[in-house]
Amino acid sequence: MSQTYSISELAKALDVTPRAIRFYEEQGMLSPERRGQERVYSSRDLVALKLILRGKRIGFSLAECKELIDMYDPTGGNAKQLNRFLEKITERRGQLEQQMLDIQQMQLELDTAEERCRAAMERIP
Amino acid sequence: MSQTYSISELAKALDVTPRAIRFYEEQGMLSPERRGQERVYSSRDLVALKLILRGKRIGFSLAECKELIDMYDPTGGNAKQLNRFLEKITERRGQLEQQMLDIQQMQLELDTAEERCRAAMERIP
DNA sequence: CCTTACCTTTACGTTAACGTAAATCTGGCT
DNA sequence: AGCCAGATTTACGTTAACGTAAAGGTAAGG
Repeated sequence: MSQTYSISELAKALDVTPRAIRFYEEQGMLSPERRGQERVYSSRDLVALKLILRGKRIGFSLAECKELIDMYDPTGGNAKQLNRFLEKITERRGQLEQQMLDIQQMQLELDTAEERCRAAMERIP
Repeated sequence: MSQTYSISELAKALDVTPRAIRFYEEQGMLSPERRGQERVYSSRDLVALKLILRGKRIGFSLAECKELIDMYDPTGGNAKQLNRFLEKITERRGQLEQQMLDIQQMQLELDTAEERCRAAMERIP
């Protein structure tokens, strides 16, 4: 049988609060098992949570993260929904491309910022 | 003399609302001239605003964007502040690197999502 | 002079994404 | 049995980033 986690284990492992994890579940992004009252998380949940955090790091809203999670298992979607998925995928690809460009531009700006900073230090010493 | 813009011109050009632009000023990220009562934006403001929007697209908070803007002209900082700037620059570089990795990972996930989606469509036809 | 089209300030409202606190319930240890 | 650590639900609080609405100033056109 595969790995399972308590909420605090999962929280510690990925450095989030239990509250946040419960909140993500409330938003329909996680659906852990229950052993009595307690939540039991599988490696599938772990993956989903990682995806959420990764999304957040690049500025995705939770709603956007949820979209991605929902697309993770498209079995049980009709043709129309599947096409909708493909559209969304294409759209997201475009956004990611733009973000790449933005990051590269930011890196260039950091370069010039650093240069100016060092130049300013020359004039003080 | 160089280009200037009214608030609505600037807003239209960069596709933001005047309200947002005023808000950014309130937060100390823009400081347009005034012609009487009216705000007059220079190309410098245009650049700053572009930086803000670029930052937002990759998930920066306005406070983070402000940091970048403040570092844009380090003349008039003492040695301590300048060192602080250099630290922040290094830190941001790290974040940008991480974001790059996150984006690449997302792209891979979109790839598999698309595949599964197409596979699911095969089974429906 | 009146309207129209912008501009302004001020102030309150809204949404997302949790934080925080209180009350309760459990399993295991001593 | 009693206690503690960690789990749960419920509910209210908080912050960021604006949106929205009201009330008013101003310059150009008819």
